[in-house]
This record gives sequence, structure tokens and C-alpha cells, in this order.
Amino acid sequence: MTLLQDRDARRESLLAAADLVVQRDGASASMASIAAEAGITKPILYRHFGDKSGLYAALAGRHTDRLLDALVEALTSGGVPRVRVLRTIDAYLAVIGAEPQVYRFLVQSEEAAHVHGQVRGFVRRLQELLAVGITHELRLAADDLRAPVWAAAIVGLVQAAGERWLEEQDTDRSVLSELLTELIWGAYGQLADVQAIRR
Amino acid sequence: MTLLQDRDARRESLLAAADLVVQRDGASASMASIAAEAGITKPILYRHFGDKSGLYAALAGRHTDRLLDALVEALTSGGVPRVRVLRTIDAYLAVIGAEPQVYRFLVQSEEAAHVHGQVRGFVRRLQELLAVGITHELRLAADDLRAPVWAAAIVGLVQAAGERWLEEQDTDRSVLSELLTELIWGAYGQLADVQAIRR
DNA sequence: TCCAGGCTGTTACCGTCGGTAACAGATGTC
DNA sequence: GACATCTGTTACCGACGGTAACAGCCTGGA
Repeated sequence: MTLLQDRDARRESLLAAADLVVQRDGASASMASIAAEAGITKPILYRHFGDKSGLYAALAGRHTDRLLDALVEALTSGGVPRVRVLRTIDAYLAVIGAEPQVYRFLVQSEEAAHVHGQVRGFVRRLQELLAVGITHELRLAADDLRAPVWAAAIVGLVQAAGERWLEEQDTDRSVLSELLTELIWGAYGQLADVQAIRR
Repeated sequence: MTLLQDRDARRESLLAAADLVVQRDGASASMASIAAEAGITKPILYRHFGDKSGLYAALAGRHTDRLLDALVEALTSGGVPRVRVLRTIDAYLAVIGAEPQVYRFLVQSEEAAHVHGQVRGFVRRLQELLAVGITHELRLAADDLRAPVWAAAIVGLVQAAGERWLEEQDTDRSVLSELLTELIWGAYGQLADVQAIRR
């Protein structure tokens, strides 16, 4: 029992160290430097996480869970649909604005997670969540392809606009949130008119 | 004179070899293997392109130019705006569908190009082109931030939907083009109602 | 004719990285 | 006390990006 506890606690401390190094060194963080930061040596890291993509997947998992929880809460808490969308977008922008390195790491480690299989990346999970929500909200058939397509599209839209905003920093977050909500809302209305796509 | 010609011809043949290897090995293409494919050794590659990001930038440049030309042509040739948008999206999907590896390479080599500075990535250039077009088409003021935000958003939208389509392959290209056009069109109408954002 | 200088090409190397084998010490168990 | 197991280390491997240093070849001028 205590073995497992020790193991988990250790794993957590390793992840914390890895987090620190990744935020400091970005994508060039090496396994050796992470091990050094944690006060141990490489083989221990490899015993815990298998390989680098395993570590990255574990690292991304925590942040992904946190971020997705925040977004789901913003999206499902009370209010008119439009307000919920606005709140969700604003929450997303708030997070990536507060911790850009973490955001970059998450999006960039998509491929590492993809190699690792199992743990799907943050963008994928967000798309799936949204697709389910859209299917539900619009009472679409489960095999209507509009939901996943639309979900992928909207995630890409917000992500690209957010990325641009991170680099340019040329307007207030609230203004951008409003603008994006407005755009999505317009497209949203259009969606009902398009014929169903069945797979 | 012939020296420069030789140099350029050689450069072209090196790029062709690099192209081949990148399409074969993907992101794991090494400088040594590219050199081997070209029938020479590494230092020659480095004399021509400086470093790996230089080679990648040169390699991306050709494809980027080709793809952007195709898109600009689809977008600016005659017809009602909606048709032009449809044609452009369809052209984009056609290209990424025909050469997925090339597309992945372009999007992924964004960072390499970013490090290299100078040569902006394909997504960036597309966003800028589109922003100019939008500003022109809607007669927006040059400092209206809606144009670049909108441009980034739409590029992200189409890109994300396209990427999903590449992986799932669950519908016809023409159907997806229509759906995306419809969505963008709905948002497009909304755009006029939103207040101008000045920087 | 010879020789200096530049170009083209090579080999052989460096440092770093991801990943692993093999060994050393502690700890608990029969 | 012998044995197995877990934790930790050092020391290595192969591959990579990148470079120094050297070898041959062509060209032009005395």
C-alpha cells in the first residue's frame, strides 16, 4: 500500500519538476535536465514514464483535465446559450492568456500524445466534448456528421483567433470574446438550415 | 554567370531530393539521409542552406507559394462572393487531400520558419492575404481589428475542419466544402453588425 | 611551365539527445 | 544468514545536427 502511495507521490513530484523545466525551457527541455531538476537521474524518469512521450502525455494530462473542467463548467452552468458560449470562450482566452507556455505545450504535445496513442490530445478531447454538446443541444441524430465537423471548426476558430491574440495582444480579452461569440452565433443560426449529413 | 546557374540548379536538385525524403520519412527526415538521397554529403547541404531550419524554410517556401497562388486565384477569379469562397475552400481541401504529407509538413514547419524569422509560415501568409481581402471587400478602415481577427478565425476554422476530414475521411470533399461555406457565410453576415474595433 | 588561390567535395570529429544495460546498495522475508 | 526485490547510480549506445580540416581540381597570371 505505502509502496503505491510512495510511487504516486514520487510521480507527482517528478511531474512537478518536469512542469517547471518545460515552462522554463519550452520545447527544448531534455530528459536529463528534468531529472536534474527533480534531483535524480534519467533511468528513474524512464522507469516511471516509459519514454519521453509518456512523460509528456502525463504532463499534458493534468493541464488538459484542469482546462477542460473549467471549459465544461463555463459551458454547462446556467444562462442563455449565447451567454454560456461567451463565458466559455472568455474562460479559454483567460487561461491561455495567463499561461501561454502551458498552452503552447499542450497544443504542441498533440503529436507526442498521438504517438503514444491512448491519451488523446487536448484539442481532440475538446472537439469531442463539443460535438456531443452540439448533438444534444440541437437534437441532431447521433450519426449526423454536422456535429463533429462543426465542433472541429469552432475549436479551430477560437484556437486560431486566440493564438493570434497571444502574439499581437492588440485588444482586450473581453472585446475579442464578444467578437468571436458574435461570429460563432451567426454561423450557429446558419447551421439549422443546412441539410443533415449522415455517415 | 554559369556559376550562379550551376548553384541554383544544384540548389533545386537538393530541394527535390529533400522533398522526396520528407514525403517518405515525414518529420524524422534527417540531414544525412537527405544528403544521401541527393548523392552527396552533409556539409554541402549546410553550405547551401545554413542549417536545418534554413533547408526547411526553403522547402516550405516552394509549396507555400504554389498553394497560396492556387488559393488566391480561386478567391479572386470571377463570380459571386459566396461562390468564390466555396471554390477557395474546395481548392484548399483538394490540395491537402491530394498531398497530406506536404500539408502536414507545411503546418508543422511553422515553428522552424518562425525560428528562422524572415520566411513567415504558410498559415501566417494566408491570414494576412485574407485580412487584406476582407478589409477591401467590406470597405473596413485599415486599422479595424475585425479584419485580421476574422481572417485568423476563418483560416483556423477551415484548417481544423480539414485536418479532421483528413483523419476521418467520413464524407465527400464537396459536401464538406459546402458545409464550411455555409457556416462561414452565416458568420460573415453577422460581421457587419459588430461594432468596429480600432487598435 | 609552374604555382597560388579559390571552389567542391570528402572524412572525421564534437556535443547533445533519447534510451538502456549493468551494476551497487538498501530492505524485507523465509 | 541467504535470497530476492526495489531503488538508485554510472557508463554506455546509436543517431542526430553541425563543423573543422583536409584533399583534389580548375583557373589565371608570371
